[in-house]
Amino acid sequence: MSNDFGRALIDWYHLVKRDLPWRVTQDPYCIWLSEIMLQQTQVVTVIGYYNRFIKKYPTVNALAQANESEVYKLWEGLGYYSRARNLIRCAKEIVESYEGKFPQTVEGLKKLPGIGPYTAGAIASIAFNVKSHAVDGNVMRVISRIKMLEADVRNPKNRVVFESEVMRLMVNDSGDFNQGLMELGATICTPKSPKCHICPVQSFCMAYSSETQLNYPVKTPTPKKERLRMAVVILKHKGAYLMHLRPVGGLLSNLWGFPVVQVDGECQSPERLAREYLASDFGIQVKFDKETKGKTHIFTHLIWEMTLYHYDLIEMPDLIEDPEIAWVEPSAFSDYAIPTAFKKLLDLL
DNA sequence: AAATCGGGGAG
DNA sequence: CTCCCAGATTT
Repeated sequence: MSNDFGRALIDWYHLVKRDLPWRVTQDPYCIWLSEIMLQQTQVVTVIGYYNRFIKKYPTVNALAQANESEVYKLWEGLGYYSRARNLIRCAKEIVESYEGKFPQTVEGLKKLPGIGPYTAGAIASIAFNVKSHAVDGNVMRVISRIKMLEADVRNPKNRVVFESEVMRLMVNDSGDFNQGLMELGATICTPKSPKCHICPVQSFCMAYSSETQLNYPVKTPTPKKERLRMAVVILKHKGAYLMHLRPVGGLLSNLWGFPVVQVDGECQSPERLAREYLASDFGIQVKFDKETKGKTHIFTHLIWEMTLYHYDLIEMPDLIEDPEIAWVEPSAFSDYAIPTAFKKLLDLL
């Protein structure tokens, strides 16, 4: 029975699969890069980034020797920027400790930075034909409907439930099987209006037979996003704007942005707050010019409501030596990796 | 176990 | 608007 499921799924996958750039190879470097980019990111978004990336860095050796700021520039706008940081770390580790070759086991792959349980299973099955599960959001939805599983997909500890169900259905052609499950979730077994009438595994689906497919997957409600008022510093001097490289570890790390500071509810003077922030963190003395309307930007777990505070320079400090500070003319914005939250502001300047 | 970390597509 | 996407890491 489970073999029949796998056969039906793979036959369908071979018939309909899209001609994606990372599907023309089994090069583990290409598979790895595509899987990292595809984390929490739709296929249509990834294609352009992937092609530009492979063109500039065709091998893991090329990436290991890359200029890091150029890697961030290629990642600009894709989000989850720690992926880019881990990508570089992983490439260096493979070259330095693995003779430039990817490990061929799930356990070996999982040791590398940026590779978790999903990505390890995906690379192992697609590049090396290891019989490993690769459970992502699509697969949890598909499997929960096929088997009418009540496990809450929001709870990470329930991932093992789906992993063992996948292994029960697994067939020899593990790479195509895993990709078939994901392709099914992306195109047929979709969240809101699944196309059960054309589903290749309809006859295996418990939820379909009881017309309960919309009850799955079980998922607890999403927590509300926090709204933050943010004061953005716009400091223009001789046609160039003050920007800085955001610190590693936090939000939008390793990308360039305008100085920005959170304004809490009791704050009487956001203008003074931003001015003091410039003084303490940048050593820059300024005079307030004006306040203008900014933009709203929505992140995964919070919302920035940005207001622009424009200043004029009183005294120019000696910042020439600081590589994390730059005075950027508008014509040079494209030389810097700037996240979308700040890019939205550029046409307001 | 819970929080953190982007941005865009789809409805 | 909300939900979701080929999730991983940190606390």
